[in-house]
Amino acid sequence: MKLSNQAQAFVLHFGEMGSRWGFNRTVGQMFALMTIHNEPVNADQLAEALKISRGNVSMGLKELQAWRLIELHHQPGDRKDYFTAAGSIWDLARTVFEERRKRELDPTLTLLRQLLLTEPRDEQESVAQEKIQEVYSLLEMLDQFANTLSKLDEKDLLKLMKLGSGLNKLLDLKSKASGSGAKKNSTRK
Amino acid sequence: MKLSNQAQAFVLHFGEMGSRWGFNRTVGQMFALMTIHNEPVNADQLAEALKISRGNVSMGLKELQAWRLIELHHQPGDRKDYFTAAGSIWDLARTVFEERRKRELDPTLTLLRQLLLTEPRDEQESVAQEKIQEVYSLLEMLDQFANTLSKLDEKDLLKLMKLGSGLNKLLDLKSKASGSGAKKNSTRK
DNA sequence: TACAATTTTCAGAAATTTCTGAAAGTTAAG
DNA sequence: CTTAACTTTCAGAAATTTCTGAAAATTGTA
Repeated sequence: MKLSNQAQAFVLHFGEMGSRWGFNRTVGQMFALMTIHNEPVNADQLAEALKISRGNVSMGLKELQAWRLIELHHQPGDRKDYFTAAGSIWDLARTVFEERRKRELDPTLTLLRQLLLTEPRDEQESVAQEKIQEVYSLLEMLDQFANTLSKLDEKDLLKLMKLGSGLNKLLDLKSKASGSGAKKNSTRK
Repeated sequence: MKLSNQAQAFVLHFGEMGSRWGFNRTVGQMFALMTIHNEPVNADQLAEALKISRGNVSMGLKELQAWRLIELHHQPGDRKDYFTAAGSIWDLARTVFEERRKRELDPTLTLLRQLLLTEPRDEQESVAQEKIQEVYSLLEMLDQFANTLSKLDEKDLLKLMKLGSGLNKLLDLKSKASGSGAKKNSTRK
């Protein structure tokens, strides 16, 4: 499989950015390739196009499956495994978002929850405990918010993201017409 | 400077998570330490508490300053540089959010914009071009949205994040009462 | 069952990132 | 200007991550 200059640039860039997005260079490249390529590709094609070893491809595919970013297909009369990006660009973005939330937030929330169980022994620890509580509250809220966003359908998500400065107005509106049973802000120190 | 067990656990965890958040282990630890510690700390204290070399501390401090996450202070009668986390937990979270947007989104937007300038030469390239356009539109919108969120003050941000399923209702409300001059969705393919 | 096609595994090699510590640089004070 | 206190730099060492390729495992077919 030969890549056009454009595809090449796209793939290489996603390789470079890969590490910032949570996977390594070759995994980023594989994912980028499958994203712009419509046809299902097999492991040999990936190895050839990206000039990496067959073993590396195998590991990369495993990782992308763990991220739920690619799907396995079979071509009739061919025993090879073929893969495509799992869904539309929107689907993929959503999946990356959810997986990153899981990997970047959940472990920290778990640890902080645990740290908050022990009583501070002295002044020093008490100050630290307070800070930990603040970090926890913020991350917990962020996590919930991310969860809320994940559940919005494409239409609503689009609407929300396009609001721009309209978001301010809408939030104002909300506080004025606040009869709709939403709880007031309670957990502020 | 001696760390309590709790502080120790917090610091070590942020070291581990560091790489997922965009900095390396020791930078993560240094940041965590300054976040739970109220008093300004100097480089020697950091090196001692984290058991890392003085040179490493110097590099880490430089990086944290590049992220705008720490602030330099001076103690009267002491020539050493002292540092504290730059602002409240909220301020810090906001800064991390903004810096990550800059590092994770901007370079990609720049590249994609450039790729979209060249005309596709054949069918294959045309398909790829379309995908690139889709990725671009989505990331561009995400970037704008992140920008909008960054500009909200703490009160509004809190309000928004606490909405939960109320967000749906608010968005519905919006489409019904849509006389307020918001533009309709236009840039969809 | 046997076999060929294909995928996975994993030990060690290669590449990359991080860290150290000594030397060089900077700065304030006398 | 000189010195001492402090910070930064950076070459090489250490640690970590990624990659290769040959061997092992799996799978479909006959």
